[in-house]
Amino acid sequence: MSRDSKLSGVLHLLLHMVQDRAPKTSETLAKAMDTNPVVVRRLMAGLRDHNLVRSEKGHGGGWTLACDPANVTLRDVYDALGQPALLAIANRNERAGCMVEASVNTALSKSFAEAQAILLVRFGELTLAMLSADIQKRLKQRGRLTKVKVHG
Amino acid sequence: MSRDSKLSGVLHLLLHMVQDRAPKTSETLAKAMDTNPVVVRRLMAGLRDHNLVRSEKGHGGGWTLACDPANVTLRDVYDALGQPALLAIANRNERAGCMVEASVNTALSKSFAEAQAILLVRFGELTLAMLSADIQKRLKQRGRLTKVKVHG
DNA sequence: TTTATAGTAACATTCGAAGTTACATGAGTC
DNA sequence: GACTCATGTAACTTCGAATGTTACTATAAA
Repeated sequence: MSRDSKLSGVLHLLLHMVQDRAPKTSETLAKAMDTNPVVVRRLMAGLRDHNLVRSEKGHGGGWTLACDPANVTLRDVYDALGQPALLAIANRNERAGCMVEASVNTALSKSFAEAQAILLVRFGELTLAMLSADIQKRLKQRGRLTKVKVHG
Repeated sequence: MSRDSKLSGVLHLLLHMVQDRAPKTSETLAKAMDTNPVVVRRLMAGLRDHNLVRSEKGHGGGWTLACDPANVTLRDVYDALGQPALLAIANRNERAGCMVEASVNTALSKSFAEAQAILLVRFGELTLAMLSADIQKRLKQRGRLTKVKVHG
């Protein structure tokens, strides 16, 4: 469990919720993600604070979407998760006064910043609605393939 | 110690070696990097296998540059380190047949690939000689500032 | 009152990067 | 040849982050 997969995981949950708007319990969502209900609640907590989802306690409660999928980008979701680190590599701590380290770190930092910026831009271009449409397309595609298989 | 700083660390070492071509022991290099000689040997092992540096055992031995700094890019160094992961975030493992997960992962993977590609391109544009020149500039700059300070 | 749900703190697990120890190997020096 | 200085490397330790788990509280509906 090294790489952070919170974004991937929480998008999975959100899109299941877009596909079916009935309230979902943490238990149900956990099963879809093959994990623990507490993990789900932790992931969703940030989204709730950013008004992307709502939660209801008690009987018949659960999680519901609180946003328009067409207006929410992956960038919004990423922000709601608390902007976890994007890059796995980083500079060593500078030793004060070492020009070599300063030079190396400056050069690397520029590349790092550029890569991060690209990621954030791409995230900002993708909405939940776009992904949802893609899912629909895939489902239709699979249906067609299944028929072909059955008929062939 | 979470983020990988091997590249930053090993560049630090290489550039010290560019600045002063006499053989350096792991002990000496470790001090420059504020770490342990064994860590240095581990970092340098990959570079040696890629013919970027040479090592000599025994009395008077140590590490020497085995390449032309003008012809070696950060990309070469990165490759010699074994191409450690660049991104800190990743997809969750796909559950076979879940179109939602498939769609999310595809979308994210495209952005991930683009960010990684940018990093590698930037690495490929920077040579050790360029960084070395930058260090020289910084050293001169510092000298000038020191003088001003002394005289002012 | 019981049951179903989220909220959350505390703890456990797992993994990878980095640091450390211990010892083997090889190359000069005396 | 014995000694010393170096790298080579396996094995272990330490540390932090992501994730998973347990246990409990609070709340809402039946």
